[in-house]
Amino acid sequence: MPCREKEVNPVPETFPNTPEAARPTMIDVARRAGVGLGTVSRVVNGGHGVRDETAQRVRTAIDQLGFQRNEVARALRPGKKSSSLALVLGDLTNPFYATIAKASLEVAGQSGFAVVLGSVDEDPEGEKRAIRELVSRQVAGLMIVPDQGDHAFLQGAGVPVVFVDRPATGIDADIVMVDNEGGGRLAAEHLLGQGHERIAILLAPSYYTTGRRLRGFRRAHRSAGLDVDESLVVQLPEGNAESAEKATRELMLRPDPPTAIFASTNFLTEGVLRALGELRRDPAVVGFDDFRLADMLPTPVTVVASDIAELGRSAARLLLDRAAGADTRPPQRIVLPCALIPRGSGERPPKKKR
Amino acid sequence: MPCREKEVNPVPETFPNTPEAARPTMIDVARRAGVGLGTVSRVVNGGHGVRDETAQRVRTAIDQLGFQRNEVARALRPGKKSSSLALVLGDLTNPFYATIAKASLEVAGQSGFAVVLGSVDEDPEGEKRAIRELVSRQVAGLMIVPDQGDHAFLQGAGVPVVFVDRPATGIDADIVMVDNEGGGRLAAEHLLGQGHERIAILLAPSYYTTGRRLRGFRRAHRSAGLDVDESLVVQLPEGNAESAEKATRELMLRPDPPTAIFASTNFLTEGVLRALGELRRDPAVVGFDDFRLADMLPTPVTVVASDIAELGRSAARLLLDRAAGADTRPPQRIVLPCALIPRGSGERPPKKKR
DNA sequence: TTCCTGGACGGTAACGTTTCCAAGTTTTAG
DNA sequence: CTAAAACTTGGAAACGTTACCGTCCAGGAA
Repeated sequence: MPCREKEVNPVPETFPNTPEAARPTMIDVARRAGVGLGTVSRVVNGGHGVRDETAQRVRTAIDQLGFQRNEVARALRPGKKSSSLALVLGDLTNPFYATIAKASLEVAGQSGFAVVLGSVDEDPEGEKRAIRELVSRQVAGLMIVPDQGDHAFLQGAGVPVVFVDRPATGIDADIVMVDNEGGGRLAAEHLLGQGHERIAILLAPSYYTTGRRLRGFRRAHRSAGLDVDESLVVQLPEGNAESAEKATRELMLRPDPPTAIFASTNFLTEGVLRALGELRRDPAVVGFDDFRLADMLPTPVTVVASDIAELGRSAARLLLDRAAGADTRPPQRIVLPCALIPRGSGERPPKKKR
Repeated sequence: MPCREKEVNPVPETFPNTPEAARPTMIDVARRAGVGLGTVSRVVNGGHGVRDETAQRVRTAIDQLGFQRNEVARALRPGKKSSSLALVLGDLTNPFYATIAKASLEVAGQSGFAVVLGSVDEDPEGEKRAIRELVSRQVAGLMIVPDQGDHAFLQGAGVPVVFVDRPATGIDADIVMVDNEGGGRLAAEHLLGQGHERIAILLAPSYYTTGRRLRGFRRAHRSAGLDVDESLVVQLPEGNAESAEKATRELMLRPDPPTAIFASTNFLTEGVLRALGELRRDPAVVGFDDFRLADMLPTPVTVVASDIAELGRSAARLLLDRAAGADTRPPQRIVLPCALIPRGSGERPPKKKR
């Protein structure tokens, strides 16, 4: 039997049975080290203006007591914000948002910042409430994937704000997003380049990004000297797969179905593929945003992709700089490029109508 | 000029353009409403023991000033914890974790609680540090998807803890998880029932869940009167798809390959399918945990699934009750059931060897 | 020596809230 | 009508930290 050696854990031993373990405060540390409160604070905050010997005594006391600074009390002091950022977004289940969350979390963590997530329903009112709650927690900054609706109420919040993925109206703040228009153009150009002339576009009701992608789509058509058939521009009532599935079915059952489909969102792409699978039809398909397993589907899916993680990282970095006052430039607008990844579904030639 | 005597807050020296808008405090509200500070506090906290008329005056002042309680100052009072829960987990990019996060976020939000995410690298030391940081933020409770390693240091933290998905050693706390053993048994029974006798199992290095799933796998074999071929029990060095892909390739290129594979994790399942696709082999496959698009792959994937969202919800609910002191039962152990969802990949009969 | 300079340190006042206590006011009971 | 009880209300202390303002001491300059 492997007699595991004892844990190498000279942890400050708290008593097992005390649920209310009073955590030691700076005062306890000061008493233990035989110094004043101010000195402890100075040591904890980098130790300027403290003699090495004294600082060492304080550090010893800190270790012995297992002291850890109470961030709440610290944040109470005027001027000091808590060392947390807030992240307000929709559906964490959507890999797109999850990626943003993960990336910003990493960057924030490296600077010792925690990230508070706001639970957001779909409605703008819920978003507003969530934001207010986060602000009341004295977060040092807000990262918001904004819903439609006016965000002017953020203007006087006294907290730096960075919008992610899409800008908000009513306030001029930093924004980090992808080149939606370029992506839309890329997708359309790719399909047009294969000879497709009847291309449908499915749009989720997320006004800004949707609009830009559509604009790029139109531009590509114009450059190619073609008109967009407005009946192939489908505004979906919801942004989920089911909605796209239904719309695709209707599209393909028309007497003049499109020969290609551009799904402007990862969930929409899924819906499109689902419908096509059932209908046994195979128009060309290009999706916006890459997704897991896209390359493993019966026909690997061609997508317009961008570095979503970088979206989150940039946002967090920018926000941290703003919060620290290290960045006083006027509101920035960071736009990340898109690239088309051909995998098969987007390279199917148009079927001759007759 | 109205020689108002020094108001504490006649818009301090903030310049019009400064983002530093001083938010009103309870003192401002009290002055405005012509009442005492205590009265404002009482109104804000539900308004017991305050005359209706007075309360109304206070509420009016609150609205006029746009006052909002400073949660940080509130949390400073002894006994009061901040109204945030902490959630410590690994990779938000994994839909499994994302689902937990989303669900717990919803439940917490309904009770006015925010959720602070700890950024967690892979190492136990990072986890420990993240937890300490969160505790220093005075969160009301911790939800942890624990890494291996001792968690005894949480014993004296003075905060209720709920472990999610797997228990931790060194501390007796609430735990919410799925029936790993049952799930493992289910998968194996399903495959054995089809006549498979050489079933490989791929295990990610997450000791607890992995161990239980393997145990169920073994039990099913024993019940069927079969021995597990230990060379088909593959402990992967990492829990990602690449690792599983490599292992699968090696398995299938053996002279005596398995006729079925049980992938004990969603990412592993992906790796397995990837390898099989390239090798053009089609043993039966069952995965643990459902995943998006599982039903749309060339061969729809049979999985053992459970209600992951409920995992997150239960954890949050339990933690909220503990934090409120509403639940003083001994540590609970909530186990959610698993079910097998046949989709095709798990229903392939064994190929006759020769 | 004396004076000054400057670094090291101790003490204390905030920060915005909750909670307790005392004081004031109304209602109820006798 | 009076006394007690119940309810309102104002004020102040405390939570743990940081920032500021002194004091003290060493050491250099005069």
